[in-house]
Amino acid sequence: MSEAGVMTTGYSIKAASELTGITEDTIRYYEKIGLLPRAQRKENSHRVYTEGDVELMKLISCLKKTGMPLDEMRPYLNLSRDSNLSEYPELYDKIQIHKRKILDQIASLQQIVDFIDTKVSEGNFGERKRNEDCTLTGDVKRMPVRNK
Amino acid sequence: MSEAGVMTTGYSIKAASELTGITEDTIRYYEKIGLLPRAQRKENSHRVYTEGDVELMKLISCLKKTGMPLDEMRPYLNLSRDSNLSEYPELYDKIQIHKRKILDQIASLQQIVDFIDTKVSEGNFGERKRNEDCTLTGDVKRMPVRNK
DNA sequence: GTATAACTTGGAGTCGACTCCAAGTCAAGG
DNA sequence: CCTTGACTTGGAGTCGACTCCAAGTTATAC
Repeated sequence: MSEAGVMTTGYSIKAASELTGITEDTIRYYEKIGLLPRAQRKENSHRVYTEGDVELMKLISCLKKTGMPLDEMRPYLNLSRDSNLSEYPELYDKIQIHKRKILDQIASLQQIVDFIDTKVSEGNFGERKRNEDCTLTGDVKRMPVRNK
Repeated sequence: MSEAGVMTTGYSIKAASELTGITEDTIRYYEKIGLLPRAQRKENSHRVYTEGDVELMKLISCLKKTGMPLDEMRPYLNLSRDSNLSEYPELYDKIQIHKRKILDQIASLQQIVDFIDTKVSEGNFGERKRNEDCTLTGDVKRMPVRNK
């Protein structure tokens, strides 16, 4: 074998972790809460992941990065890869709504960048005159996540 | 008085909450953790906020929306309104770094929107072919925040 | 054979950011 | 005088998302 756990039979949890950037603990946690399906086990009960599993994990971290809570991802992940999105109009609507949120996020982040540029060039940061409220929609936040 | 707590003497916590969209509890919490300076009190020990205080709160929710943790905001808030940013090269650098992060966030969010558009029009969502890893930087997430 | 490494499990602990609560104060209205 | 309502305080509880741990198994390396 050349890379960690890659031997045509599939990826080890370590390999999956390296490929996705998600820690092993977190992958197990995702399985525990049912975000990922229970992984196949080898005779020794070690988890084995397929290419598809890895892609699913990547999709999770993708969605996570747009501020989607883990709970909300479930429907998208369940549907993943097999059937056609257009067969689930409700889900389709949800994702369009989510897309809208992301676009709003983008617009608002852009506003803040503009704000920074203005304030920085004007010198003082906490100016009041017409701090346009930076109308953000999402309540997006950073989390503990001190991933080693 | 016409609006809640507005009587030229300043804003009540309720008024400030309404103006900023931050709950009263959260405003007190911010004061508790020293993110906001201890508010002036009236004889009856009720908090009174100035226009400037309110703007400071708005700035907090602004920054929060860009994914900045409360702890990281302190330096910006302390400096707020009085002195010139360019006098604090270290802080200036920090905010430029933060700006960079926001721009990366924007780029990545844009990627995800593109991803959604492609996948949605192609039908299936969890496709693998060249799901370009949606190289997000920030680990931005949504939080509990079920604000009333 | 024994140590090392890579995994397994269940469960407890942490962290940031709230959110809620009980008990108390105070002013104004009826 | 008593109630109502807006506030005060300190502290406890919640929530999402990890993160860490101890104890156990198994396979290869020496």
